[in-house]
Amino acid sequence: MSNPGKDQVQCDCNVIHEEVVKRVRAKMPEEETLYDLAEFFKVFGDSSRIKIIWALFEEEMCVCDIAYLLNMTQSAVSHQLRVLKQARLVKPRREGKNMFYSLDDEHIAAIFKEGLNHIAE
Amino acid sequence: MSNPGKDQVQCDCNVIHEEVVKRVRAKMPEEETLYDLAEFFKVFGDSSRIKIIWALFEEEMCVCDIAYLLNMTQSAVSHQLRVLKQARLVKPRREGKNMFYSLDDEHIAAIFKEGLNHIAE
DNA sequence: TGAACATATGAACCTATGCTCATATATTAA
DNA sequence: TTAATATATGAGCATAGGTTCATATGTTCA
Repeated sequence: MSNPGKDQVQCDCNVIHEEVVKRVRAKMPEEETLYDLAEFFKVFGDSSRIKIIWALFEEEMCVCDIAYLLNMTQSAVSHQLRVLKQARLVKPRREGKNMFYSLDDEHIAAIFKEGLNHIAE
Repeated sequence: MSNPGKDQVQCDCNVIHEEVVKRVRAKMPEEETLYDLAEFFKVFGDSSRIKIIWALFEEEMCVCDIAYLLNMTQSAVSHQLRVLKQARLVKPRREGKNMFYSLDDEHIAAIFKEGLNHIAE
């Protein structure tokens, strides 16, 4: 019978509860899923992006409006919108020289609500 | 009548839709709330912490078990547990020489579920 | 076309952060 | 008390990430 953790080399302490580890290991999702989940939440982990998302909760806005509202440079807003766009959280719509951004995800409201519940405690 | 945005100095472009900005500004939460929300999500924005939280979904574990399960050093796990503890997401329980950690928040499951819904799309 | 304006983007800078390493603290057992 | 073990923590390092700056792209209008 092989040691189920024989490929673990970094752990520098003794295993106390082998059975617990085995049970939990069996329930862990794939590495990639956990990585993607972290990447997704990382997008919400910056107050500039949180502000942009919150603003777009109310209504569609162009880049310039967002920059003015949040007291940010046009460039900073544009860079952050790119991050949000790549995470498929906002979508752009061109109207002449303006790009209007709006939310592109129905999960955000629920996630924010749970987050607010936590920090309100 | 004063310009409602006269204190905005960083914006380097012209305001296109003054009314939109005014409406959205009226609906924005306090600066501190948005900052706290970002800080909260930042905790989820790292795959090591995501893994620890997911493991604790299954059952309470001691530091050594977690390190072994996730192939991390005891020190790295301990540092991350401190972050999670400060965010009031996990709570410790001492039993002899071991510290057992368990989840301390009922919102996490709901937040993870929404996050998984998003990345599954 | 060319000028004016809105937005996008690459490079550089600076700060934040996750890890390692060494060591401190805490508990148990001899 | 001393040794052994489990966990916590401060310092330092390396990388990631957010902003600025300069400039490119794209659109409208004369």
